Amino acid sequence: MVKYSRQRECILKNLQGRRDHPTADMVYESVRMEQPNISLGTVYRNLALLAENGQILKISTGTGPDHFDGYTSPHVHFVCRHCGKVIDMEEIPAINLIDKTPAHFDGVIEGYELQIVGKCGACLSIISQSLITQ
Amino acid sequence: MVKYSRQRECILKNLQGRRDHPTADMVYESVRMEQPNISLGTVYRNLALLAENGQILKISTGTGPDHFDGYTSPHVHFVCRHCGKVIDMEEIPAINLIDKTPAHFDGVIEGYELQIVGKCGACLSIISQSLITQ
DNA sequence: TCAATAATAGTAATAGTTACTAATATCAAT
DNA sequence: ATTGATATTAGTAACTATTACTATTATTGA
Repeated sequence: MVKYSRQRECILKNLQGRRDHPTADMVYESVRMEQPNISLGTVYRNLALLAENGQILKISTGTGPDHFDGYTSPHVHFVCRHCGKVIDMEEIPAINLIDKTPAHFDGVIEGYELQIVGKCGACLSIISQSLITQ
Repeated sequence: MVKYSRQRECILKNLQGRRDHPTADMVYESVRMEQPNISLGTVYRNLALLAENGQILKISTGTGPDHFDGYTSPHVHFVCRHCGKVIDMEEIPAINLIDKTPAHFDGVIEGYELQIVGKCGACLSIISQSLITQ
């Protein structure tokens, strides 16, 4: 049985009120403005709970910490392989895989995750800088 | 300048000779049969290098450690959200996003990663077990 | 064969996340 | 409103996966 908590509501509102893709630590720093005594463990626990409920998205980039997204409508993310930054790519339509799922599969398919990967503008200029100074 | 190493070759051969998706630790245990003195750090370093070269694939699941794949032809992975296991889904065709990339984007797009997510058969039976005993 | 330097084994350190515990907050039933 | 059951919290410790460090060894081009 899930009980209300002021902290959880604050975390959800925070994510719903922004369109970037903060890490747990960034959410923690931001929520601390309103809830100065909140602990990082509480942030992690509630982010996991909210993501399980489908109220937020958890984005694992493979580069650094996980990111979170309060905007849950289907959309595609770009992930920078160099710094792990996440950027919305609304130009790319979300695809439909439901009718393509194999008939015989030992398990249940709950959805899919599509990430466009590459290097963001900031990292590109850092990399070109370091090539010059070599 | 990249120099040859016995250890790197052994790691690459190991991955190319199997069709599962081992973690760094699993590769380490396996490669140790042939190279008993190889260190885990060497395995991590070479897996990263081989993945950068495109000779193997690195699969970040968001559940537990990264997995690696020596089979680099385009194919889709199923990832169990519960245990992190990776399973090939060859029935699902790889999609083409090249012609859908936005014209104005600050960065470079190098590719995409598509994962089907859900729960594998083993985890389903574990979960149903724990519901019974509650 | 030699010199330059890349790679290694072994170990220490780090980052990100989860687990633990006593205290506090929520909430349904009185 | 009070109570009791239990979910949640803050604070901290512990853990897992990965990376960094360093002296030694291996590779490679001259």
